[in-house]
Amino acid sequence: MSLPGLLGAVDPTSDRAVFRQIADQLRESIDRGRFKEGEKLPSEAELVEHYGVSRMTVRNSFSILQGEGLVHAEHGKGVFVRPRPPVRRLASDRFARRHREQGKSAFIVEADAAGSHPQVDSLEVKEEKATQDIATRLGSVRRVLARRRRYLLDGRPVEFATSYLPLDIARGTQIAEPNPGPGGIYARLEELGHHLDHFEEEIRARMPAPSEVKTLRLASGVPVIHLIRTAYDTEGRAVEVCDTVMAADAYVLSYQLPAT
Amino acid sequence: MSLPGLLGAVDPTSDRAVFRQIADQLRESIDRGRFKEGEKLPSEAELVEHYGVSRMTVRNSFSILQGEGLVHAEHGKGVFVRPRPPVRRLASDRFARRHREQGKSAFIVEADAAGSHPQVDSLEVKEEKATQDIATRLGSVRRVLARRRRYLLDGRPVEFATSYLPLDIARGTQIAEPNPGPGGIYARLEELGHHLDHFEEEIRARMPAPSEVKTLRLASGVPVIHLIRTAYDTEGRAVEVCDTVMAADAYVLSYQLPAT
DNA sequence: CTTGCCAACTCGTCTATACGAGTAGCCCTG
DNA sequence: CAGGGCTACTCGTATAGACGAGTTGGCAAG
Repeated sequence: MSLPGLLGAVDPTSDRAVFRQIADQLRESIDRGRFKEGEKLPSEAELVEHYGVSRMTVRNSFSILQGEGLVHAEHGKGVFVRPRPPVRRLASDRFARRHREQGKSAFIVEADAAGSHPQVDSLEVKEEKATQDIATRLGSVRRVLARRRRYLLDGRPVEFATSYLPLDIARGTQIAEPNPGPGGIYARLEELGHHLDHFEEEIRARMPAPSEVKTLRLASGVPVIHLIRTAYDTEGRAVEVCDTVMAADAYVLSYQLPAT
Repeated sequence: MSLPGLLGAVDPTSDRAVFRQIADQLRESIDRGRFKEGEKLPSEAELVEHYGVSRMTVRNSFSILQGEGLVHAEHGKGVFVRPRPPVRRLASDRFARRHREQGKSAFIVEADAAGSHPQVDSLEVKEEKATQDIATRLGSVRRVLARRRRYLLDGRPVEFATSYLPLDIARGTQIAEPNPGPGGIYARLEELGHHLDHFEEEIRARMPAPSEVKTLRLASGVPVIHLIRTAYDTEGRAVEVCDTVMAADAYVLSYQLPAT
């Protein structure tokens, strides 16, 4: 029962609260690799005994580490060091025309290449009223076609995206079908004469709302990356807005910029 | 003492834990604007009385909302709805040559334009051993010149950045001085014959480490954006790596991409 | 009127206890 | 040997109480 000499003692007279000291020691042990990814930390009861503190104090320490995204608790099993999931790299040229020739979507192609099992679900395509923000970005349209879908890698949801298109562009075209066909909606837009000129991407990071925790099955301590992409055609018109929420621990975004 | 009819009751027999139900009600009240930004929530004691639960239960609810970045507690004062701070937009062309002509740094110019009071502190310029990651990015250099600085807006730290440059480029030049002169180090690099060709930026989001919480004075529930920019010259050599950690609630990154 | 103290209110930390519920392994039963 | 159930262990939720420390405003003393 006595813990291997990994953890020291706490100083109750210290300025630093006891539960913070315990969290500090556990964090350091994790950082130094004394507890490895996926490994189980000592149980609450063990730490209670080791440090001579009450259970709430230990739980308080755990909740700090959870908030930092370092560990996660499993009911009935224990508290574990959170493994770093495989990361998906999004390159800034992922929508370049040359990637649009194939039949499969960028997500599927990339995932296959990385050896993961990709999946897309909760497809929903419907017409709806534009929110204020979407309306502004699309240039004052009232109603839009919304295409919603969720992406999964090896069964884990990693991204939830909604594309909004003006009805006068999308209605009655293949864009309004669940399957937009080879090359995705950007290929269809170009076929319809809306030649794409450039994209604008806005990136934010924040903690997820409860609904996002649910759809992305996020562990506590995992932020989301919120990306809003607007596609403009050669006439300067915004033809699509894509609102994407990604599990931050599953993504690295990568941009290549000219130094002009 | 009785609370204005904003909050309902909880169902102790429900599947959903009582402290979650309380958090839900408070969250909804905040979302609906019944508690406004900066406004004080009912005190722990008031909620204890209103819901007929123990204090730890109420504190548990608050800690959920804190983790979501919705509220923050001030010792001796109360729990407040966290105001959304003014946001700094970083455009992808912020390092274009045309922005480099003036004497002042991009940060100062932008902040002045936005009506904020900018500040730069904890300047440190020194030679040091490159970490494995930096060495790889710079093409296997051993030692580097590191330029560290922290940026503040209206007294609030928002960004902490470190630039790494190969010693054979930077040593003995103005780049190794605390003040790199008009146009910043990119201007100096070009004067030295290292004409910049393009930048590569990698973006991640995660919860901050304790040291980052300290230097950026982050409230709990605020993630950081971690941006690593590598600058390449026209010969394809990496001439600088800039590692930046930003308070996520203070930034929106914006990229303009060709549709090519 | 000003100063300084005190009281009341705030959240922060910690203890002790209790019960519930999920998990996993052992052992007994059939 | 297979199955089922018991038990011990895990974390989850909740109560009640205590003391500490930061903040604020009022009141009393100077």
